[in-house]
Amino acid sequence: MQAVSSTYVTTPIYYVNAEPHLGHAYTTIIGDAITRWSRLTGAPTKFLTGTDEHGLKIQQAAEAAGVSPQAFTDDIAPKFAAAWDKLNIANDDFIRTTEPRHKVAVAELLQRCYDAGDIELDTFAGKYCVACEEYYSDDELVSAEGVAGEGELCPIHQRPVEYFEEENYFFRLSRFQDRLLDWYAKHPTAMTPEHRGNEALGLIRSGLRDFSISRTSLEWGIPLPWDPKHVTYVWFDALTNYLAAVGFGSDDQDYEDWWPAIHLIGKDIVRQHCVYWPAMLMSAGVELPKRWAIGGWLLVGGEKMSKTSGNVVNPLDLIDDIGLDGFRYYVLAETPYGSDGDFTYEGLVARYNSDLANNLGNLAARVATVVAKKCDGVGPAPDPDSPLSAAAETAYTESAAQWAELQPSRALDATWGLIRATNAHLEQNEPWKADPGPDVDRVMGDALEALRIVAILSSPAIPDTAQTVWERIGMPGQVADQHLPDAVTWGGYPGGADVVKGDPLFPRIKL
RNA sequence: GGCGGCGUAGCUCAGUUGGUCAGAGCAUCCGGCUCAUAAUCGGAAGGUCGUCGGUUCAAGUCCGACCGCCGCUACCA
Repeated sequence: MQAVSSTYVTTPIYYVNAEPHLGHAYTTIIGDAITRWSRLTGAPTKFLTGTDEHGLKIQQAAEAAGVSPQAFTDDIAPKFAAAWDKLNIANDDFIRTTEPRHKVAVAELLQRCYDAGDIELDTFAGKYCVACEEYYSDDELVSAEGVAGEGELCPIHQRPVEYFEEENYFFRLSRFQDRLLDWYAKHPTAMTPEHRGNEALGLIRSGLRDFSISRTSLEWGIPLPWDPKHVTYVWFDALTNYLAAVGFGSDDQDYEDWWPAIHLIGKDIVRQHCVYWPAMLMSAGVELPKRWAIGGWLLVGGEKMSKTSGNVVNPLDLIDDIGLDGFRYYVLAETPYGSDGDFTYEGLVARYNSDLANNLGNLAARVATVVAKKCDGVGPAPDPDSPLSAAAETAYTESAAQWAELQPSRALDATWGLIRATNAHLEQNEPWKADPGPDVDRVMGDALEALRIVAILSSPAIPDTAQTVWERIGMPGQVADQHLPDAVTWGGYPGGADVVKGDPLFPRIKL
């Protein structure tokens, strides 16, 4: 017998220089839904998110706030954890890069790459703004008129930059071009969607330069094991969280159980995740990730969310307006994963009203009412030969395929196909016109069975509502504990259970 | 400049290797129903599949050119 392969899903770890916003929530909800689907399939599943807490910007922000970096991050990191709690994110772990286990893993990865000869001391030269404590490239420097790429002034301070040389350790990324291309050639579906993957391949083909991995000027970070004057930053620090959370360097069994991961990332960090990271892993002799799912931005009103444009959306505010599952569903259903989405309040309400209130919510309500009137409130068993069984089969098959492709919006569309078919089935049979009896029972049993299957298939997106539907039609236990594909085989609704109507699942919202 | 992508019904998008591929959802209009959250069901309308050429018995589906839009172009989640 072959061991069931496990699923290990990660989000990027979020930099704690800002509080959680819609963009963070977007990726995290997608990861959560994918994870919940994986659990339904019976695969051992682990979902990781966390916070990135080192680096100069945190150090500076902490100084500005008059607190230590540790105290600063101790204040913000829990806000992320709390936000995910409110969004019903079922992450199994939450890693902070300031934790000991993370530092152990970073040291291990660094040492392995160093021992492999892929980290070497070299000179980093560049133009440095003392005020920013940052290096700038020629493209970034501005002229006195503020034109980028034509001057020698810091873009932020408008002050002359200085030419600095610094001893840095470099990771010899340039050695990995062919190996990366070979690997991706053998794993053509590793990056999804394809056009995003092509961008990464383009980056690799255009040539790879070594990158520096340490600074001596930085204090808030993890020192190099063999040369503690140097502190590593960004790449070897942040990326390594994915390994740290499964015991890399400390717990071999945990590591064996979960690695390699499926990484959910944003389109802005493709280079780091799809080029740097696999090269670092190759150097260290670590198996490469199973997959990278590259998402787009969730824009707000067509524009990138930013503090300066004042359009930052707090996801927790939306929950108050539209409900937790309403918000989750919108995020998952509205935008094909990989494309940029556009968040608008109008779109949120339109999606909510049509799919959740009118289709699913109303279906549950009308079924409960007819069962109450025609079946004494007791749910009958479905017809084994119901025409709806084909729709249920299709809904499962297609949504399973789309979840496997990491396409929640398409998976949900397939699931909603069963809801539409069930509404149509009721219209065709008009049980509310018939006298109680076997014919009515058959139709209502079919509808209840469809609702049972819908509850299972939709549970990764709207876990609370799915459980409510599950209970109202009289099913015992937790919908999340069901196992595919057996649980969605037509005929699973036992009949004989009390059906409860309850309040509307999704009250219509008027703009 | 270089590399890559996109342009299909009002809107958002599906359309494997060319031959029921001209589709779905939403929106609109008409009709039915009244169990249901003025929900639902049926039907209709709506696109020369960016433009112009080419290959082919046959092209959104391949090739070329052009127009328009966009992404990436290196140490910044």
